[in-house]
Amino acid sequence: MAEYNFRNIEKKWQNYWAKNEIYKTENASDKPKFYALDMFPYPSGAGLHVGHPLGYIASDIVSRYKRLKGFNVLHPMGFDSFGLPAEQYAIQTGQHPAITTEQNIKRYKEQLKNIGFSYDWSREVQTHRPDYYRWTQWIFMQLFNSWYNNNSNKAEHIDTLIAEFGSSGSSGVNAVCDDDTPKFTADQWNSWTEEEQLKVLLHYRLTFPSEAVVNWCPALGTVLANDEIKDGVSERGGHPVERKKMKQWMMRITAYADRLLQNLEHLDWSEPMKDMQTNWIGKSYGCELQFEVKDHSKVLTAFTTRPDTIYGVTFMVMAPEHEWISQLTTHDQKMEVEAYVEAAKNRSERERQTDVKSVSGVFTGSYAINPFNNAPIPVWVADYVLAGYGTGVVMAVPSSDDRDYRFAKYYDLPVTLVVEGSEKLDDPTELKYGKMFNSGILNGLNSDEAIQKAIEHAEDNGFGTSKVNFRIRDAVFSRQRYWGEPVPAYFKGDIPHLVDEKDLPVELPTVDKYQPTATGEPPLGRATDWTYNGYPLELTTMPGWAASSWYFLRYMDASNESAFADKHITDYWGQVDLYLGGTEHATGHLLYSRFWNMFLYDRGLIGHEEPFKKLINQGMIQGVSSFAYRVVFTGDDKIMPEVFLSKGIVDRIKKSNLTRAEQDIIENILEKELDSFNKKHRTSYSVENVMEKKIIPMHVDISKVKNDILDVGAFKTWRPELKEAIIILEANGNYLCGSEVEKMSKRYFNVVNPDDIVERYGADTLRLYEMFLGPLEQFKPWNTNGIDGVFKFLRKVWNLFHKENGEFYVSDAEPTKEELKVLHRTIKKAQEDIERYSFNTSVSEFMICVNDLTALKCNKGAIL
RNA sequence: GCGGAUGUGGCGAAAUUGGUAGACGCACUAGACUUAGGAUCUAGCGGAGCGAUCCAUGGGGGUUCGAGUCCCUCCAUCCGCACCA
Repeated sequence: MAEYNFRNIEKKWQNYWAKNEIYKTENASDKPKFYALDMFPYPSGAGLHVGHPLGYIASDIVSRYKRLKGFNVLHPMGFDSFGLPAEQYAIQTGQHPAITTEQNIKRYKEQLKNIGFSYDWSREVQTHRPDYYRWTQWIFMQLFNSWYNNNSNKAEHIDTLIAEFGSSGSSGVNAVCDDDTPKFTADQWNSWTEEEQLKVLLHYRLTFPSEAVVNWCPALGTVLANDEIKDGVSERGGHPVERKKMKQWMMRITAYADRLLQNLEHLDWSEPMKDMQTNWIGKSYGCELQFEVKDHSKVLTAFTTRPDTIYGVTFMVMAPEHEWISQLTTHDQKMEVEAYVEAAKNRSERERQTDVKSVSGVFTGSYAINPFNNAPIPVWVADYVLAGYGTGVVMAVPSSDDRDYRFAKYYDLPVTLVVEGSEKLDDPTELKYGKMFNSGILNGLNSDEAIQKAIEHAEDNGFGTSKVNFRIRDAVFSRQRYWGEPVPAYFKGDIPHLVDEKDLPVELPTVDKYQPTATGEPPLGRATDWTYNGYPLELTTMPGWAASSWYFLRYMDASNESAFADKHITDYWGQVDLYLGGTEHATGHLLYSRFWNMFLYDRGLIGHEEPFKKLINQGMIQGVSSFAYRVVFTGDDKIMPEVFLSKGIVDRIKKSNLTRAEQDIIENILEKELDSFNKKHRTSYSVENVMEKKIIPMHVDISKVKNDILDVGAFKTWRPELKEAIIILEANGNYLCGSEVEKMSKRYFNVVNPDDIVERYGADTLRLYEMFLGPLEQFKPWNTNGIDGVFKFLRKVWNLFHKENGEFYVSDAEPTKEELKVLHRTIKKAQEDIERYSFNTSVSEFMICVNDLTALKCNKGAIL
C-alpha cells in the first residue's frame, strides 16, 4: 500500500517553486498590496533551532493566504549579518568575519528552504555587503546634514538652518539642540570662519560626535547603548559595564521623542508593546523651579512633577556628578563632600543599580531659598539623584516622595505634611494626592488644581516655567569594533566632515588583527592608510541597529544602485502590513526603526511616517533542559571521581527520608565503585565523602535522555571525562534526570534542530505542529509529544486524494449535502481564524474537517 | 516600588460579542483487525455517584435569568522598567 511520502512531495514542489520563481513579486500590480515581514535573523554559528521559524511560519501562512485572496504580497527574507559573535570568533581564530558570516548564512538558507517558506529570495539583503551598507552610510550622511526644526516639527536640511543663521542669527531658530548651544547674531555668524560655523552646527545635527558619559564595557572593548544593558551588565556575555566619558557619535533620537510617543496611539501593536515604548520614552509633565542659594550667586534649578507640594520641601539634593558641588560646599563640609563624591564616582553602575535600598548622602553646608515662602532649606548631595535626568537637582518633599522620606528619616531631616489626611498615617507618603494644607497660597486646593496654580505663580514671578521631561536619551552610535559599517566621516582637526557621496561605500579595510590597538584605539586603527584626502577617517563603526533600522525599505527595491530605494516603489509598498518578531526588540530595533523611518519621511525620501502598521510578537519557544546530579568533591587529588545520583535518590537525600535499607544498597555499590577508582588512580575517596558532599545539577544533552530517563551508555561516551563515571540508579534500574524549562540555547544542551524534525516528519508536519502548539504570542516549551497527531492528520489528508496504489485521484462525483456542509464550515472557520491570527485553532478546524469526512465515509478523491 | 500579562482535565489547549465548559490533539484504558508496526479502526476518558443528579475554569465576594468571560479583593507564576523627582 502506498504511503504518504513527504520527502518526495516536498522536494518536488520546493524545486518547482525555485525553478519557476513562483514567489517572485513584482513592484506593481492591479491587485491590492500586502507586505508581510519577519524580523530578519542574525546568522549565528549555532544555526536555526525550532524556535526561530515560529514567527516565520505564521507570516508565511498569512502571505500564502493573502496571495490566494488576490493580494500582491511582498514576503522577503534576509540577514542582519554584522555583529559581535562573528567578530569574537575572528579574534580567536584570525579568520575574517566575512568568511564565517557567509558560511552561516549559507546554512541558515538551507535550513529555511527545507521548511518551505514562500520567500522572494531575489530580494534578499545581507547587511554586511558593501552594496547594502553603502546606503546605511548614505542615510547616516543625511542625518548628519539635518537638524530638527521645532517650528515645522520635522527634520530639515542643514542648509535651511545655515540660511537662517546668515540672515537673522540664532534668535528666531527653535531647534532641538544641545543645552550648551551658543546664541549669536547674524553679524557674528557671518564674521566666523568656516570652522567656527561648523562647530556651532554640530549642536544641531541629528548625528554628531560628542564627549559623553557612556556605558563602557571593558570585556567587550566597546561602548553599549542603554538597551544593550540588562541589570547593569552587558546583555551579550553579562560583562560588567562602567560609566566613562568618551568621544562618541550620537543620534539625536530625543528630537523625535514626542512623535514616537504620539504615533503609538495609531499603531496596531499590542498594548504591552506600546506600554514598553511609552515607559522607555518616559514623558513627564511638570515644571522647573529656581531656588536661589543663600549668600551665593548660583541659582539651583530643579525639575518636579509635583510643584503642588512645594511647601513640603525641606531639603534639596544634587547628584554627585553635579558640576557646582565644589562651589556650593562650605569650608567645614569640604572634606566630607569630596570623600562622598569620590566614593560615588567609584561605585560601578551595577552596584548603583542593585543596591537601591541603602541610603547615603552628605550635606554641602549651603542653604537654598524656597521661592514660595523664602524658607531656607539645606542642600545635600546624594547618589539617589541621577545626573542624567532633569537638571540633576531635586527638591525633596519627604512627605510625599518615598525616596525623599527614606532619606529624611535616615538623616533626621524635617518632614512637613502638605496633604490633608496624611497626618493620620505612619508613613505620610502613602497618601500622595488630596486637599492641600500647610501650603500658603495653595491651601484648600486639590492636588491637580494646586499643580496648575503653583506653575502659574512661579511663571508670573519669574522663578519657574512649565516643562516636559523625557527619560529617553540620545542614542550612542559608535562601536569600538571591526565588524560593522564604517562611519563615512573624516576629521579636519576636531571637525567632522562627510566623505563625498560618490566615494560610497567606504569599505571596511583589511586589518591584521581584530583587537583594539596597543594604544587602545578601535580595530580600524590597525588599517594602513585609513584616511580620506589625507585626513584621518573615523575609527569606530556603526552599531547593530543601524542596518536593521531601514532594511524593510531595501526589500522593496533591493538591487537599486542609484538610491536606497526608489520613491515610487516605496510609495507603492508603503508600510509593512504585518511585522512579526519578538518582544525583546521593544526598546531597541523597533524604536530606532521608527526614528529612522520618520526621519526619512520628514526629508521627503519616503512617503509614510510609521514603518510597521501591525506588529505581532510571537512568544519564544523554550527548551526543556535535562539535568544529571553530580557529586562535587573537594580535595587535593588531581583526579576526582565523576559520581552521579539519580533524581529520586537526590530528592530523598534532600528531604532526608532515605530509608536505612536504601542507603545501605547505595553505599554498597558506591563502595565497590570507589574502591576500584581509588586503586586505579591512587586516591582515597570514601563513601562518607559522597553522602555529605554537595550535589549539583549538571545540564545533560537532551538527545541522551528520553522521558527523563538517561541513556547511560550514550551519556558515558558524551564526554571523555564521563567514560568511567559512577552512576547510581533507581531501584528499577533507571537513571532519572531532572528537567526544567529554559531558553533554548547551545550552552544548555537543549536545542532542537528543525532539520531533524523535517527529516523525520516533513516540513508540513513541522509547520502545522508549531502552529498547533498553542497561541502564537505565548511562551511555550518545545516538546515533541503531540507531533504524531499532526502527522496522522496529514497522512489522512493525503489518503483522501490517493488510491491504494499511490496514484493521485480526484473524483467528479457530486458531493453530498453533508460533505458540502463540512467543506464550507471549514473554509469559513479557517478563514476567520487566520484573519485573527489564531493559527492553532485553524489547524484544529482542518483536523475536524478530515475527521468528519472520514465519518461520512466520503469517497476517495472527493473534490467537494 | 511602578507597569503589563497569565492562571481551565494527567498534558498542550478551545470556548471570537455574557448563553450547552473542556472542541481539537497528546497520553491513558478497553476492544477489533493484522502482513506484528513508531500501523489502522471502534469506544471510553474533569471529579463524586449504580443512577437521576451534584460539584468543577487559582481563592473569596459581587452584578446578572445566566459569568471561564464583567466588577471588587486576595494569592501564585512570568515579563518589562527600575532611586526618572
